Amino acid sequence: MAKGKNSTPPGHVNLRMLADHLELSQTTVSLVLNNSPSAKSIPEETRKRVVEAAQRLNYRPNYFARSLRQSRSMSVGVLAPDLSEGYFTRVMSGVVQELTAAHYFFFTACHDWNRELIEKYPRMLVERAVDGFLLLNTSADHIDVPVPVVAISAHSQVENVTNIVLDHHAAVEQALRHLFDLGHRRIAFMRGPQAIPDSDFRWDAIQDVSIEIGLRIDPACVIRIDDASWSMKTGYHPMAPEIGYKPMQALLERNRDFTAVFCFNDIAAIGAIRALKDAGLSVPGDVSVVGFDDILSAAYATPSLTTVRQPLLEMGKKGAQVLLERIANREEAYPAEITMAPELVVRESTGPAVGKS
Amino acid sequence: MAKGKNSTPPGHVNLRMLADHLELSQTTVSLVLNNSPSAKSIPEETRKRVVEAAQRLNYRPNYFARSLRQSRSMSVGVLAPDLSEGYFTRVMSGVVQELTAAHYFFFTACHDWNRELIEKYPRMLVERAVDGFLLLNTSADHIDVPVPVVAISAHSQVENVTNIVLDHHAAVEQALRHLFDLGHRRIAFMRGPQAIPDSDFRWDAIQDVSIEIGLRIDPACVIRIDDASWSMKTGYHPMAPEIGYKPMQALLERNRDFTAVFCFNDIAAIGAIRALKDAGLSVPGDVSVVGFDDILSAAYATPSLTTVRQPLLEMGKKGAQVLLERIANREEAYPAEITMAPELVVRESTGPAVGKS
DNA sequence: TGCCTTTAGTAAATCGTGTTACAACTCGAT
DNA sequence: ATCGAGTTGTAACACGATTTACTAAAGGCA
Repeated sequence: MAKGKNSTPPGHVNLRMLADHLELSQTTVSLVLNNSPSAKSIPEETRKRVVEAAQRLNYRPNYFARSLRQSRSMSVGVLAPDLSEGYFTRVMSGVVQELTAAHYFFFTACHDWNRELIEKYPRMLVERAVDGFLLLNTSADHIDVPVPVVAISAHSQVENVTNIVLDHHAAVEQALRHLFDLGHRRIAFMRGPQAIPDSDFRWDAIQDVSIEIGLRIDPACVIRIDDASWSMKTGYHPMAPEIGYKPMQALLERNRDFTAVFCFNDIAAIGAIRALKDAGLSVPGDVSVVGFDDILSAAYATPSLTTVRQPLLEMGKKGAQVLLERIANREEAYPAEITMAPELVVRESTGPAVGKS
Repeated sequence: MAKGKNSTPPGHVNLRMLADHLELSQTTVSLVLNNSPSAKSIPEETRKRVVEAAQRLNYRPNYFARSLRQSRSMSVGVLAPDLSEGYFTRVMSGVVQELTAAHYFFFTACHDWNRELIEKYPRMLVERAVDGFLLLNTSADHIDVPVPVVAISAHSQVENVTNIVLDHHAAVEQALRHLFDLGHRRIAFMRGPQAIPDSDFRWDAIQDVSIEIGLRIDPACVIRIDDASWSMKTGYHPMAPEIGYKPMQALLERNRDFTAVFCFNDIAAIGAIRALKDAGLSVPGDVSVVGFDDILSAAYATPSLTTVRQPLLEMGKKGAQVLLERIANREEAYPAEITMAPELVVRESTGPAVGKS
């Protein structure tokens, strides 16, 4: 009970104190606690003593010292455009589950589509020695880091990047065939903002599928969500249904000759429905509306939303799994792309096409 | 151009290399780069040489070495129940703005109301030497850490904690007076789940204000959102309007003698509206509905939602500001509570009370 | 006994930075 | 010539864990 020179300060006990206390060297203690292979010669007896003392004195290895030595941090960086509600939250729920199980923490950084930030944040996080990156809805094209990268919902064919993508062809096919079967021939499209990697990719799928099922796309029925309305810089917010309200309003002013509209996501669809109602049209009586994502509110909107479900939670889980795997064995081959399956959820916002010739 | 023993490996240049290159000691370089007070004797000439070389060789001090030495990390921990969409996202938008401006990053941890995790995560993050904690919707009662703590929307009177709270009395007063003025006398209440700190606090305010304005609360008209339906453990999700749908359904089964309902938040209100409609009641024709928070979808719901706006973004900003301030001057006095002002937003979901006696 | 292997450990270097204590050198004043 | 006071720096240690290289003793075997 004599207080030595290094009597435990209430807060913290380090390796040296623990070793002194045990009357062993730091080396031995460290080897035992880390289950190092070179510790095989240490007898069970001693081993037990060490582990018990560490437990009893509540020894916690210093995170920085350890990371400095091993140059790995047990944390990853997550880079997303924003903390938008529909997408980010769902994907991250999956990510969190996997990372937590593996004792990993994560830093979040939001670039808000600012090119400068997209390049700066990864650099800053590399300085903090994150072991890998998870990109959400963000192209890896301009990101150059010395650690594994997994991009969810992006499509850059770049060295070092694994993409987790939805099977857009299947997704679009399900949605359009559903509308087609209901008799819809004049379908409007609300494309996603340019900044989002999925936007063009999905549009390509729409064009392909239209040809396959014999549907003509009228350019006068195609509108696009503005990049600006998606960004927080302008005071807007990607979660505000306003992103869908305004484009629909604009479309209605110049053209009402359509019986259905396929929206880029559920939020936009909710805004579009509101615009249709404000213009005196009923959903699905006059116009059917299909969304994308199947966010949690989709089932509770009025009318409830027919939509293509993205398995966002699973995409997050898968992304995190692949990243952790790649971190664990840095040298091994890794997949360049992993495809996930969509699923059409039919609810109240779609119905038979009205017969206006 | 001769490659010395320590020729720059493409990745990284450290202090020793930089010093060698400059033919100065590490000490000198370090002192200059950190603007240390003891460097006042170093001539401008040398100083400039050092700074320029650091710039040119792209010298980045090693984060771990620096943190090990100074034992601070330039990062904070954020502890929240979940990544729920309405609340978390809005508050964090504000938090991110402030932290980023101060060159701080943050770890996020989700406890999902699990008591064990609520105590474990802070410990783990303290090991990672976070400089402070931000609690969202989480009581600080069982959290004991050696760094500053700021709790947003919590009310624990604990040493070391600053609470950022809404003025609930004012919030409730605005909402109830609005209903009262519309002629409502029989008002139902949907209380928040027990786990959330604000729930009881707001309920107290409701009782106080009711007495003040002469409103009688009928216990038969009071329902409560279930803790379980709020938690992700059960497969539910705090963002699903289901949290409000079910309680309202339950209430309607036993009692329809009310003309308005005041819901714990907007999500629940949207679910409640759906339940009312499914039961054949119109909103606001038969029943008026008031929400809380003013999330982004509130304006686009059908009918759009009358609600009490919480300045969530500002609460996040304020919380982060206070935390950073407290981190910067650890010894100084700090406020125990900071109150923010709510604002009633009147939209379509409330109207005059129907005259059923 | 002499040689080799196994057992049970230890001393010291390393990671990269920050900081304290001190050394050499110049210059002017006494 | 010598004392003191700046000026311009440096050597060496601290932070705390990991890891390499090494030692000292015990046991096995010819």
